[in-house]
Amino acid sequence: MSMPHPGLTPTSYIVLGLLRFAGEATPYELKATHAGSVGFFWAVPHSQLYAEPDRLVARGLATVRQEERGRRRKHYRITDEGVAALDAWLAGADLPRGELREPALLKVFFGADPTDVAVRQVEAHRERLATLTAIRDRVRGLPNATGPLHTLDAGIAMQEAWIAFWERLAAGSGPVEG
Amino acid sequence: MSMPHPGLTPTSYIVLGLLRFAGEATPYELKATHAGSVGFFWAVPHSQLYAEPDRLVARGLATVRQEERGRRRKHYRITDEGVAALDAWLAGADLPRGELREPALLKVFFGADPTDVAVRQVEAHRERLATLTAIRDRVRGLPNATGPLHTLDAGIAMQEAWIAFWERLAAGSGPVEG
DNA sequence: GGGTACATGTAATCAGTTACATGATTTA
DNA sequence: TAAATCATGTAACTGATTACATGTACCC
Repeated sequence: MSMPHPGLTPTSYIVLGLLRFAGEATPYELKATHAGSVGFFWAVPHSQLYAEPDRLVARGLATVRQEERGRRRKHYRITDEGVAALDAWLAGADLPRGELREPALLKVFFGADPTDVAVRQVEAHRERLATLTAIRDRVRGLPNATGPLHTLDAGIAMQEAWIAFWERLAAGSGPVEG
Repeated sequence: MSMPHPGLTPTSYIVLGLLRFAGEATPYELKATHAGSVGFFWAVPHSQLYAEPDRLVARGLATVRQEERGRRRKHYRITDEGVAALDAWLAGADLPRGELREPALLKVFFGADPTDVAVRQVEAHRERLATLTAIRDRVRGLPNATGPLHTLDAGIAMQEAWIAFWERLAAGSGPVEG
């Protein structure tokens, strides 16, 4: 009857999720995995990938095993409690509102030259789109990757929406209307 | 020859921008203004709207005037230095990558039932869309609101893109494409 | 064998979050 | 006049950001 685990942040669930996927991982491996997957839409600084696993251990949601000699790296592993916490979160009803956090928009809001910003945004989003598309083509076909695939689709859809938006803005035309 | 001001966060610029717009404002007024404008795409907790102005004062980018009696409220005003910092940022070339920060996506990524999530996201985004559309219709016509208007258009475009995405996902069909 | 890049962390600072607390107004 | 809500802040805690620091492997 897994109790809810208060105080777990998105970062916590990201690490739990990566640990479950990896079986066992060092922070550096988490960093690499994250960078090639979730990192595309949810940044986590690498220092957090060292700090968070220890927090999880303190809560009993993971365990550590430290190498005795050499680099004395720490290998983390998710516990059954950890899996339960992750599953409870996944199945849970709460879905906090997402946020945009787009600095370019902030600038436009406060009066930056829209055309100038827009032109550069179009280019940036085009690059992004190319990257994501390439990745999707590689991921497609892999089994058990439907979650990540959906996410990639979302990312691609968003890039396309942004490109359309900034292009309209760069062209100086108003909204299409309604 | 305004030097760059290191250590200013997006929150700093939001407060500077709101102060310039308002002429003079108490944190509570900042809170209200923020909630009805930038707040739609960039959240700032109210405690930061009390803390940040003092940081700006410490840097010489704003001034305070505290009431002598009664509530002893603090009224803030942007300084010329503050205006310069804001303008430098607005004109500056750096545009950090935006982020999605969408908890729903995170859940789907890590294996939550996509249909379940999608159905609820569609509803949430529809509400959001209605809100933004209503606001845009009010803002349209106001003079000197082109920055905010563009922002609203962006928000609306994003909501529509999300709705389309989640609807496809809820319908269980793959991406359109090939 | 010296440099460069990758790997692996720790420490200090600071912003952000949450919670609490009280004063003023409105309304029932 | 009691209750509820709005206004106005402060305090404590903790996560996130930045910077630093060192170890190991590779390559020229």
